[in-house]
Amino acid sequence: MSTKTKILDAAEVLFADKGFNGTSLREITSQAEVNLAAVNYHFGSKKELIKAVMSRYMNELSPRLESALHALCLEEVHPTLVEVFSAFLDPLLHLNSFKDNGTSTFLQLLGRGFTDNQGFLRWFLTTQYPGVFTNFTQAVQKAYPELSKEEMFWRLHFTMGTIVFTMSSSDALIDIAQNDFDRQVDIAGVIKQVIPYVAAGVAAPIIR
Amino acid sequence: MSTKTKILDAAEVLFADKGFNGTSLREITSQAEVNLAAVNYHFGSKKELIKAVMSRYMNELSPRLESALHALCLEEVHPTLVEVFSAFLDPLLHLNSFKDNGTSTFLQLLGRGFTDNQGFLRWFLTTQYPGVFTNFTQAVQKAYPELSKEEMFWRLHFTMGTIVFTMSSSDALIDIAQNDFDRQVDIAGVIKQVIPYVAAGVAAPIIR
DNA sequence: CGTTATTTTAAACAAGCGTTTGAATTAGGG
DNA sequence: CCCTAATTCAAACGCTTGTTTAAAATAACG
Repeated sequence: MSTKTKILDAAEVLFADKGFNGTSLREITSQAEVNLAAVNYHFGSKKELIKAVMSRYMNELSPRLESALHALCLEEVHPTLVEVFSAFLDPLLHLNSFKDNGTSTFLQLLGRGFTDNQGFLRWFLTTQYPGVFTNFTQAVQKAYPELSKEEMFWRLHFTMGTIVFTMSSSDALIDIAQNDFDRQVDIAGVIKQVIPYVAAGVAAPIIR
Repeated sequence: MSTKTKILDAAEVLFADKGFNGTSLREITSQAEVNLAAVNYHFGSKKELIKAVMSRYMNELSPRLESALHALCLEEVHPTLVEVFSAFLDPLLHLNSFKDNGTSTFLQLLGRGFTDNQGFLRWFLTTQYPGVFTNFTQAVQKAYPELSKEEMFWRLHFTMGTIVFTMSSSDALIDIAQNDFDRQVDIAGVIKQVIPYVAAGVAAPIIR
């Protein structure tokens, strides 16, 4: 395995677990069993490494996500919100065949990215992968046309918060759930729990 | 004003803005115009300072919140979920008379606390202020008795994610909203937008 | 006032950080 | 094989971090 890949593999796990600020290059390189200087040699800087970690996932996810949302809009004039959010399920779970625990890791990284580093990753994602956002808002627009642009803006951010926050601490939450309720839970189960929640949230009656 | 208060006032703003890990003691003490060593002298360590910042807010909030939820359960046998979440509004907004931008600052701190520091603040809050959680889950239980404990567990965490994530980046979101929609928005407006969302989310039909 | 306790101060500490350097090693193409 | 380019490596760089020290200044009190 190439040095670059070894670094990316080690970095994504540590980033997901302890955040970008909370993970040092020395932790990453010793976990990856490569020299400390390798990060700056292959990626230039820690910030570029963070982008590379996210890009590897986004390049895998975004085409599948865009085509899933696109297909839904073609085959149904009025998709339900549950259908819209369910369109995320397969592309997200595909990350598990792309990498072990890929879905969970990616969603945790996403959560970190929106809170660490005063949100530079939010900028990176919205500018580098705008297609995901536009396809998504279009699908929601078709599912719930009465929603104004402003209300949709807020509800989509609420939804992102729900997903991202839950997933960034999903390991701890799954542990608690397994102990308290004596039930086997995995990341797919959490996603299936969250879909009706966010669908109902976005579909909430408008109070004016 | 006492040195302790000057430190707390400076720390909470910086913590809310840049996170706990992202704020150094030197930033805090120079903002507060006190000596660097004052933090360790008055609080013992940075971690204890973080706890003190949170406690100052929690001690102001939690009795009002608990009594508001308690009162709601007394006066109504079957409160609606909107009523339950609306019970948070007054106690939260009261923080604005406690301190300038108190509501926004506190909610941002809460958001930071659940993602920074591998969630030690989650432990601190749940162990030091358990009454808030039990009162809240009891109120939700009365509003939606069909919900199993496990489903409630997840939906409450989804809700916390929605609130906490939104508020931790509320400044950025409010800026975007003001530019894109040419509307005056403040923290109370965001809270009023989020209440129907989370109420509908928690009330979502159960899929089994 | 004088003495004791409390608080403030400047300076230094050890440790960790991201990054850079230049030499050593490995790989590739003529 | 040889020369060149690419990669790895140990070491150090300069800087920031939280914390500690011991002296100086201030406050409290009999």
